[in-house]
Amino acid sequence: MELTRPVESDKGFEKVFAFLRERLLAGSLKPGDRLVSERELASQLGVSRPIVREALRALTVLGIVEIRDRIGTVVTRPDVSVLNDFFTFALAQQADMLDDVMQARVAIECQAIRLACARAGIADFERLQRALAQIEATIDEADAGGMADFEFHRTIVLASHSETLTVLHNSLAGLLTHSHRSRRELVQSFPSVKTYLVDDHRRIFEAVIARDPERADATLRKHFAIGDEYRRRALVGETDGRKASR
Amino acid sequence: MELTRPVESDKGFEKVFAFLRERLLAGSLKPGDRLVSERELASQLGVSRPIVREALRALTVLGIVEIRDRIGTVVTRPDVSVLNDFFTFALAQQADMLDDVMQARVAIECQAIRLACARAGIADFERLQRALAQIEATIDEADAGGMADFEFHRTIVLASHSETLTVLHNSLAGLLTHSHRSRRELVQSFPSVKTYLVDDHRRIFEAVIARDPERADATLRKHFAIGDEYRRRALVGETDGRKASR
DNA sequence: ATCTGACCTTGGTCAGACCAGTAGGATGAC
DNA sequence: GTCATCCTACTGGTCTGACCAAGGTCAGAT
Repeated sequence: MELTRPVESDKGFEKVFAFLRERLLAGSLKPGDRLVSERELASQLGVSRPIVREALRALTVLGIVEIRDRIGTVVTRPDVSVLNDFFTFALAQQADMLDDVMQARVAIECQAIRLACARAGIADFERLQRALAQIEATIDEADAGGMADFEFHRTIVLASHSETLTVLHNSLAGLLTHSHRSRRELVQSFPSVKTYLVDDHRRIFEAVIARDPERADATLRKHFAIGDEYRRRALVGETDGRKASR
Repeated sequence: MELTRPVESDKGFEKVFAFLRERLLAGSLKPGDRLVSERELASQLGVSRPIVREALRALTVLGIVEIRDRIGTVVTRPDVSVLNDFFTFALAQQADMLDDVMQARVAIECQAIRLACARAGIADFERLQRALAQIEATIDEADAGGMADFEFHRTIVLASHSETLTVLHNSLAGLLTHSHRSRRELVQSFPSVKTYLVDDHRRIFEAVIARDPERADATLRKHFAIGDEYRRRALVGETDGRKASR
């Protein structure tokens, strides 16, 4: 004759997870805090320890907490690598998503470069300049050149001084690095690609230096578009100065 | 004199997680597949069932698999809600990040609207038009108006037909909904805000219809900028036609 | 005052058990 | 022979209680 479900709307795992979620979101559990032991948590919530462990493990893979052996469970600053994990899984099962992810990267970078024009400091400019020099220096190397390219774009995002944009860009770029190498090899067949790479990045750099958001955005978009164009032409077998004769 | 660690490099949870991760990434486990029962998995890997459950639960919160009660565990298409969870946690602990998240939202939407100009179909246009009508109809209501506003922007992103952009926008927008309401109340004191809201969205709509990416992007950015401006003026106590006299 | 070691607590794991439904085969009725 | 029904094996969901190894703490010895 008693209530089948007294107060608890969620059972077991959901209960514990919701409990911790609430504390985390409300701010009563802050990064650095060490939460109570698994046994105590289990007893407080009226569930068994394995269930508590499930919830803690779930928070761990989400990068919210860290379980330290024989020490306890502590709240951490949300980590980026979670997104990386997620996207890795997501991409593994939908390879056709690459172009789509690229669109998101373009979105992030174009916004970042606008912010960078307003917020970048001397240190950012210097770092950008070094990245640009590195691109020129490694123009003939596939691997090093790709890394230099990546570093340049990453520096732009860093110069936006936006944590969120940086996090997102890191996650997205991480996914794209795999395809980056093959892309670079693809366009190596075009001699003109080298001047394109150097000149484009230089123009982007100059636009940021000039603190001209519109020009920077437009130049960056054009840069991406030209890269796409090269890849498209490579796919149909063209090389510089000669149309594919299919 | 015996091996402390026979062959297994990872213990317990890591072992199971790595095992499943490998299968997932290699593609031998594809979405829709039902994996073996927890008991069998435990026995195969030489671990206990609670450990297996930890690993499965971890994959669940990552949106990789779905545990169906009394049915089994099946591999799912990577789900969006994971990002939502993550961002929610991440933001909860760094409230000052709101403006920063807004920048990311602008980034996503501006890229989305460009794609929308190229990819949107009649159905998208119709939905946009309905959203626009809803904005006009609910212009005097705080809650309904906010929802209509949100719906309009969401429709734009949907019209981009980009899964990644949609996912990111959903996550980011979810975070911003909390602050959305207060923002809307803040600007209610400006009578001119109503015409701004309606006219701006209409201009955005028209730019998409015209399939003009540049104009759409610019108009959307302006829309966001004006919103910021209103909030800035509200903060210093101004109202329409009267400068704050502090 | 310092050092040392026992003890308590922590996470890490396991084994076995029970419940509640589901799926599919066995069984019975038509 | 076909169909509806029932039963059993199996699934996830959870609990209990236990053991291990190692970090922290603090009392007692030096």
